Amino acid sequence: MHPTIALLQSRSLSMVVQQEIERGILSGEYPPGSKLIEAALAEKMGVSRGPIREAFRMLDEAGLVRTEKNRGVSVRDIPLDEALEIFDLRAAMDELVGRQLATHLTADQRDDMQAMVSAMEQAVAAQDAQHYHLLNLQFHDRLVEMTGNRKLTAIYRKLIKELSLFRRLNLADGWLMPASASEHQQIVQAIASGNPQLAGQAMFDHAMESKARTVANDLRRHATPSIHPGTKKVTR
Amino acid sequence: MHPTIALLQSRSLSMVVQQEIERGILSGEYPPGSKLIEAALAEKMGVSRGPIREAFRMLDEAGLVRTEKNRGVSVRDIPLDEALEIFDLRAAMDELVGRQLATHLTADQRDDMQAMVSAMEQAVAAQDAQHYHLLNLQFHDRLVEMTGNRKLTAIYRKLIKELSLFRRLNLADGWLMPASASEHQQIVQAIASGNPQLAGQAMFDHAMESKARTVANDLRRHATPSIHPGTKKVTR
DNA sequence: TTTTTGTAAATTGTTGACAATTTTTGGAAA
DNA sequence: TTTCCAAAAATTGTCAACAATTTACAAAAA
Repeated sequence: MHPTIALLQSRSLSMVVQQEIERGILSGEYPPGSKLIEAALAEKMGVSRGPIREAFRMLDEAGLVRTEKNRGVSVRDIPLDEALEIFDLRAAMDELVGRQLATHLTADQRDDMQAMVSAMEQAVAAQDAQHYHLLNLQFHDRLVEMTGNRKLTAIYRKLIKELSLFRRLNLADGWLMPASASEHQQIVQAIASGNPQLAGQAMFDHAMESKARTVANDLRRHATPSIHPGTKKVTR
Repeated sequence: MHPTIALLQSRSLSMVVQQEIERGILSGEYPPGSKLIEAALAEKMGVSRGPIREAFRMLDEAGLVRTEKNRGVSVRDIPLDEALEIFDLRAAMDELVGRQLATHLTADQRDDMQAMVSAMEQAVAAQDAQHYHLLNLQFHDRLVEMTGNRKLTAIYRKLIKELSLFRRLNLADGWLMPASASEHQQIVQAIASGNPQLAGQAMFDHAMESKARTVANDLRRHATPSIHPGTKKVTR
């Protein structure tokens, strides 16, 4: 039996199961397209199928899995065109974030932002793309959170999770680190300047640059589909 | 094949139940704050509690109900501050809609928009606030749909549903009809002009005007909580 | 009266069983 | 060999029973 389940009875089983499956999806343990089998998950987690099915309904509504009647549930694979749609939407939300922060930023928040940008510049200097990726996610998440708009924050996080299912995103985007980093510095300055229009524009442009980089990445990958050095098989 | 049969072969019970409960919530049959009891709904719909619970998880994730462990599910009551957050978010999304339509609008779409605005002006002339409200919802929904961005459309619709649970919204906003209608005409012209900046601004401003009207409405209502002339009791 | 406490009723949480459907398997026929 | 088809296995859909928890209510204590 999974340890967290026996231990935490404060949350209902379906919620614990939902978090656990979501963790597995986002970590890549259940890659996009893979099928999730109720009985297998139920046994693995030491619960009956009821809570598993309830968790499936939550994950479906959140856009992380896809349900076909009588054919089960599988991890969603985000197609390129949908990823691009999400990028456009995220850009509009980021623009709102920039505008609001420019008008309401506190000194503490300003220092937080600057510290995160510095950490990212260190990661660039160290050529640590993996760490940079994490810091980048954290940077944007914190900025959204700083607006205090909980609905905006919740939807933004949902979009980020869905985007992470766009598999072609994660790989080999090392050389765009410096460009992204300098854009972050620009963002902080624009926000700190207190000019909503400028800050919004900086956030919007950064998001659209990210979109453009993703398209370029995808086109290049599609051109040479044979090379996948670090891919590990999930057969078990 | 009978349509109902075909439906039950494509949609499982939990999805049918989810739609039915959602309809009940949005129609006001289950008002905000009211408790939803599994056994009662199960008997009413002639199914067991399993599908009901699965539908609850979907509705919870969609933000229409709230679940408390061991205490059941109740229709969510959106507080004013959250409604304002949603308005801000919707304004950013509407701005994106305006920009995209300004650059990609077809002649057919332009005619559709103009026809909807004309219908709304007729409703204003006829003092039919109820019909105007429906046309207004349809107008904005169609505009979002016209962008072709499915993710944007899906999230926009979710926000609209949540906003409809902000009960103080629906009542007695008759006198803002003319202002709202003229703004719609402005929006169509801005989009048809092909200027993304202008169209985005028109959409954004309209959304923020709507937010401001809602705040004013709420303050006035809160100041005189006793007067509710046209309100029909939901007690049954 | 007000508060507290204990018991019954109502409600939710979880499970296992059974039915319905899909997928796989192992030949039989071309 | 390849294709087709029926039986078996696997998987999902639904239900009813039971356990755990909360709520309602009435009697006892302050």
